[in-house]
Amino acid sequence: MNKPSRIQRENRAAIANAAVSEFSTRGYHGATIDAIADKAGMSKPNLLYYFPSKEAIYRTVLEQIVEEWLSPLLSLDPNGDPVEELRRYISLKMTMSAHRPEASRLFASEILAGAPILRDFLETRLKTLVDDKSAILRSWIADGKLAPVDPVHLIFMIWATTQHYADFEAQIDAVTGGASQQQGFQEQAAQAVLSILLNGIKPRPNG
Amino acid sequence: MNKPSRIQRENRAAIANAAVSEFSTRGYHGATIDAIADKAGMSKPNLLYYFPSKEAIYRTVLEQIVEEWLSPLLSLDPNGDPVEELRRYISLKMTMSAHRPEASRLFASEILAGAPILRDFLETRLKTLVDDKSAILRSWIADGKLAPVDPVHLIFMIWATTQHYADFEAQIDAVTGGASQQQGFQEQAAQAVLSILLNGIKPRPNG
DNA sequence: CAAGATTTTGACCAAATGGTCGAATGTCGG
DNA sequence: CCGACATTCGACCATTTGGTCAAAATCTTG
Repeated sequence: MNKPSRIQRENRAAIANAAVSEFSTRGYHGATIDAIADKAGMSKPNLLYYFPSKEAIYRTVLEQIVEEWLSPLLSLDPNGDPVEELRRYISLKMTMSAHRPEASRLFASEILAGAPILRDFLETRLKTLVDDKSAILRSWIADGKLAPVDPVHLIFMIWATTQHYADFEAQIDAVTGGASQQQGFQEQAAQAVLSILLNGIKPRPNG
Repeated sequence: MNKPSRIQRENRAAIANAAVSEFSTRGYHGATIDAIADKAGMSKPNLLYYFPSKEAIYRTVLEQIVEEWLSPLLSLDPNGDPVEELRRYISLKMTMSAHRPEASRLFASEILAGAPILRDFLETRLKTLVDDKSAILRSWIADGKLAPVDPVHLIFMIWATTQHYADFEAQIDAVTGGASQQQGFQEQAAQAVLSILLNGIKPRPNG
């Protein structure tokens, strides 16, 4: 496994991209190795020269996505201004949703299926991270800088609302008549989400 | 097609239930007719005596779910108190999520895949409904009874947050250490969601 | 350029799966 | 209890698909 060659890097990347696209729209079982190989511009046996099995491809791309997913929450700064920190976090997640909708949908599809592959990751690394960040939110609430609300549910709500724009794109497109493709929609969505969530958690003067 | 017999009613219902369960956890392609038949307590040829094909089963259960999904939004009353109406709507959706998580996940899985079967429904009936209800929300905003926020995005946020508890149950379970199964979790979640969303849309005195 | 290593692929296999068919079994009104 | 109709199912088929293999093509490097 020393020093992957240029060809190896390129082909693995091409396969990973194709796999995200196929898995996210057809689901694990609906995606075929043939289709992934086609989209990656190579034959099936050639693809299987780079990955030992379909499941290995799936695991690999899921792991990449999950690392990407983790980073924004990691950077929530306990010393920053609470509302500003959350604004930044929510904005970042909205951007990611808009930028890599297929990755978001692939992750969603794994969770929908009961997280057979990611369960361990969710129970360990993600749980720890959520516990940590919840503590920060709790301290902000104790300081009266946020409205009193269960921090874990706040995090869930942020995930739900931001990822919704990627995961339910088909529905959003249908209902808005395709607006989500147009310039400005993304900003408008971010604006609305930020407005409601931030207003929802700003401490209310009258208790 | 006159008067389905008792056996027909029972078997069709058993098949529909089994199908929701299988399709929601394995996805369309991952679900097999054999597994659905097993779960419904009959042989595969017998199941195919009641439905002509796998896709027909899928369409049938999707249609049932979609009808169920529509009703809460339909009942949003333009003459009610805005915040109370939204509280009722959100509560109803939270209850549905908790009560029929598999149905929610099956719907989600269809949308994730790009809504190949439901696209037409989304573009017609659902779009019309959302347009109608958006108008109501807009009038409430014009009367200063809600904070100024794009009504369509508000509706999306309500869908996102409420359905998240069904669709991402696996993740929520993992992160909370299985709390979502425990008594009271559901109420706690509803409480948090209502608090943030309602505070987020109540008109702010200072503009 | 030669030789070894790497990459690519056509042909093939076994298992899974959607669906069919005809015969057997069960149901029910008269 | 009979006959007609509804229901059930074992055996079977064709296709799809994940994966293998040996040989061919290509690349790398001394």
